[in-house]
Amino acid sequence: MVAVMHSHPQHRDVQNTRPGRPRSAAADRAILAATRTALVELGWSKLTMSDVATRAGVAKTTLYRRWAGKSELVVDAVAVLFDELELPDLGSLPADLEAMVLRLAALLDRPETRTSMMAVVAEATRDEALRRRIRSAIVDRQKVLVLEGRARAQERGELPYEKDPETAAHDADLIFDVIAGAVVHRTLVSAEPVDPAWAHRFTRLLIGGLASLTQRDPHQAP
Amino acid sequence: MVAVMHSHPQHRDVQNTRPGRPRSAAADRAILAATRTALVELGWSKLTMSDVATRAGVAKTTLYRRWAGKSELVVDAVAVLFDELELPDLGSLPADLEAMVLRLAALLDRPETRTSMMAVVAEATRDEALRRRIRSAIVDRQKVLVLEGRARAQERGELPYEKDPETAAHDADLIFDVIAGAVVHRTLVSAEPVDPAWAHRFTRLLIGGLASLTQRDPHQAP
Amino acid sequence: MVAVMHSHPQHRDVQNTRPGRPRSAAADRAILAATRTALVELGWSKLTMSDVATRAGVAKTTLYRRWAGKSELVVDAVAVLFDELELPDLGSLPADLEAMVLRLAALLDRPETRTSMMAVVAEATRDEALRRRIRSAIVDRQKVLVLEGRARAQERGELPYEKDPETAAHDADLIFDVIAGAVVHRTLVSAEPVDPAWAHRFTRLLIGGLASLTQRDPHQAP
Amino acid sequence: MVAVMHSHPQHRDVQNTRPGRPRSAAADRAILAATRTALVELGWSKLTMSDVATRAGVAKTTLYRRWAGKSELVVDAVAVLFDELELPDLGSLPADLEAMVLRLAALLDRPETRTSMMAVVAEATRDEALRRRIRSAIVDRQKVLVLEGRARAQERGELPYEKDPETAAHDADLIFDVIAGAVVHRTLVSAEPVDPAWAHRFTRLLIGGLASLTQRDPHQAP
DNA sequence: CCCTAAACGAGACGGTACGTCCAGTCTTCAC
DNA sequence: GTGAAGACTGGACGTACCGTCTCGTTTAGGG
Repeated sequence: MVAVMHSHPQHRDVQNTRPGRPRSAAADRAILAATRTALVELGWSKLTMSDVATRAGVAKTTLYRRWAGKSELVVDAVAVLFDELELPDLGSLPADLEAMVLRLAALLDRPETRTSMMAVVAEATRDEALRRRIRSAIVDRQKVLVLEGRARAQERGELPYEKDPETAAHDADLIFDVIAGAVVHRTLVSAEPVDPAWAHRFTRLLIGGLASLTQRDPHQAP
Repeated sequence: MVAVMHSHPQHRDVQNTRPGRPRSAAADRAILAATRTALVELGWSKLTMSDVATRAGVAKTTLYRRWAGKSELVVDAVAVLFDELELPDLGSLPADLEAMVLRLAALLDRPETRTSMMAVVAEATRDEALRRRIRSAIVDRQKVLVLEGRARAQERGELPYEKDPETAAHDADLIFDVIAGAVVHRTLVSAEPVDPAWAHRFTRLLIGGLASLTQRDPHQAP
Repeated sequence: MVAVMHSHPQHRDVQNTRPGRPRSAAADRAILAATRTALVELGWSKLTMSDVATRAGVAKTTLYRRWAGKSELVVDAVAVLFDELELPDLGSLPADLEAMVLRLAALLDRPETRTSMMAVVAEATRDEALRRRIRSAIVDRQKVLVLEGRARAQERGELPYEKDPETAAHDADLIFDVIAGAVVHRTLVSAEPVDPAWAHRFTRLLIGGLASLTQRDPHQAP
Repeated sequence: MVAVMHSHPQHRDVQNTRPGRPRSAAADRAILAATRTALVELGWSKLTMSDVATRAGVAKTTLYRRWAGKSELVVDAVAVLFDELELPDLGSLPADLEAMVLRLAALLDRPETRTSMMAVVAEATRDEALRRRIRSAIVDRQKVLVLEGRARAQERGELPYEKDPETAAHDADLIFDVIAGAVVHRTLVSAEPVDPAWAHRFTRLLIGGLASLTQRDPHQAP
């Protein structure tokens, strides 16, 4: 993950020829790790910049030199967790989907993820820049998995190739929102576990719906 | 909406004979209204108790006498908005579902709702009491709509009567998480509009999936 | 001591025929006692009306019905302590004076007195009504002792009779300020004990000065 | 005036090499000046830390970083006023003493002094640290004047040299309490003016007493 | 091998909100 | 109409962080 950092010269020379003391990469790592630890212990609302600085053995100024505020810092700290999400290949679409759902649920069950996800999203409702940051750091990372999964299922012949590229894109978005939404809502709002039984029923529902989506719309004229 | 308030005797005598000056009901109304206004203007994180008190024309102490903190206050203030959610009756399950999805999306599109929902849920990840409050004030209120919708569809013959009551309950939960999750995710995370076209595709997906759910599970033995 | 109380009808009928429930004299006593106890425990600045009310088993309203505020209450509560000050009769002016000094010092050494005296006086620097209350309740009570002491010494022939009544009054004031001032300053400002040795030296100083006061002023003509 | 400040390292290195931003000396001056102004306008009990901060154009935190509370702040603010007390030299002990009394009275008559002195002393009855602060900042400053005055009178031959150094110290304390006590009591408790006539009578009393103090104690054996 | 310029730690700065406490008033019921 | 109880407005309290600032001190190239 390479987040674009606050007040960083956007594009450095290929050879970093900026004068002066370079920024400490160790500090970056220490700060992000400290942020995750603090998130688990304190939760979003009680996490403070000062506290993170202390934990990371770093001055507050160093934080502010790199991130504009708490939200930005937390997004970067959490984003790396989503790197581990990978599409499993178990040979069939339902099996892959079910495994994917369980992996996503496991990720959302980790304290640092569950605590920060909703809070960051909430902050983003009033902050377009933050929304973009979340999208590039987290959401898009998940969305490609949907596209990969569909491509693989089409190769296997489990799904037809959609002719209209626009419809294809819309459907991918729809399916992404359904999967991620259902798992997030189950985990964080309903606060009930995504166990294999639930994942199985959900997969059946989704596979069945997917099939009917590819048929001609019965509500619309022939 | 009847919120359980901070430090209130849970059930008073039928004749309220507590000594001392009774609490002002007008203050309650003013505070909740002020909270909603402030939410719209400032968003969750910049909303302060002091500001709410000032807007409501009430002393800060009066707020703290009734709510333990910002989260509790906001849950109560927002909960009332969910009262307006009602199940439409358009004659068919797909039509009803589509309308319902649009209504829910419209509600989540209102600034006070979108701003506060996620934030409150985020707070709740670390607070069991708050989680209960949200569940009773908001989540359960929506869940009954799913049950009503299913019952009506069964009366119409659009859905079969499930024999096993446990499976019935689980499926209702599943469907609730899928609907609410998809709409919430689309609205707040993907940050794209739930327009009639999206609602229509989503409804087709869900109705199709619903049908396959009621069939015998092809993955399990005959 | 019967202080004139806040909002009391100044003069009641000989037969108390006021309508309604009469005030509880027990409450008065309890309040003043509670005030003294609280003063010892908490000191002036941390003593609160609410706390006194609780200790006295009385509602806050009852306090405010009788005293206008903290200062007034404390003056009344402390004034009674000064009732015990009496002029000793040991047969000679120096002996009486020395004993008097030690008694006054002992009174000022009691926690409730030392804590409240200065505080009340401090409040009074900005409040004429309070100043009158202190004067009548405390200061004048001490000043008569000076007058009594002089009269007795004159009867004994230890002091001459001053011809000019105005000079007599001024000198009594002067001597009062010197005695009370020295003891108060030693006790509360210098914060050192008024022990018999100090009292003895002070008495010698004062008696000697008194003698020179009654002589003709060497600074003034013939 | 050198006040010992809250949480200050008592003695820094000769070269101030403490890390971090140094404290603003200008802030100190502004705060103490604002405190004196506020004292005059509002009096001790209505003076608030917030108000002082606002007047000084300084944040409340800056006050609390330097002084532990209202009492400490006021002591330092007032202490500087006592710097102006100087021993006059008019050629004779009675003249010097009379002038000194009038100067002290004039100082105690200034609103900021009269309002705060007693209140601070009252607070100090329950606070040893505050008592020490008052002593070093105010009381000792006055006591040296007594010692200076005595030394000068001895040089002039107006007073004998005391043989026993302990007796000398005790007598200085006694005289200090008598002078300061009488003036303070007259000014603040009796609330009557220290005019030249009073100062003259008081001086006569004290000079006379002083003379008798240096004689052999008639009460004690030869 | 120093020079230069930025990054660093430390911590004070002006602010804002916190949640608590108390003042003094008002409202209700019981006696 | 007094008394107890307790909710009310209002405002200061002292604390905690915020994000900025001003220091003196590293620390790495580049000359």
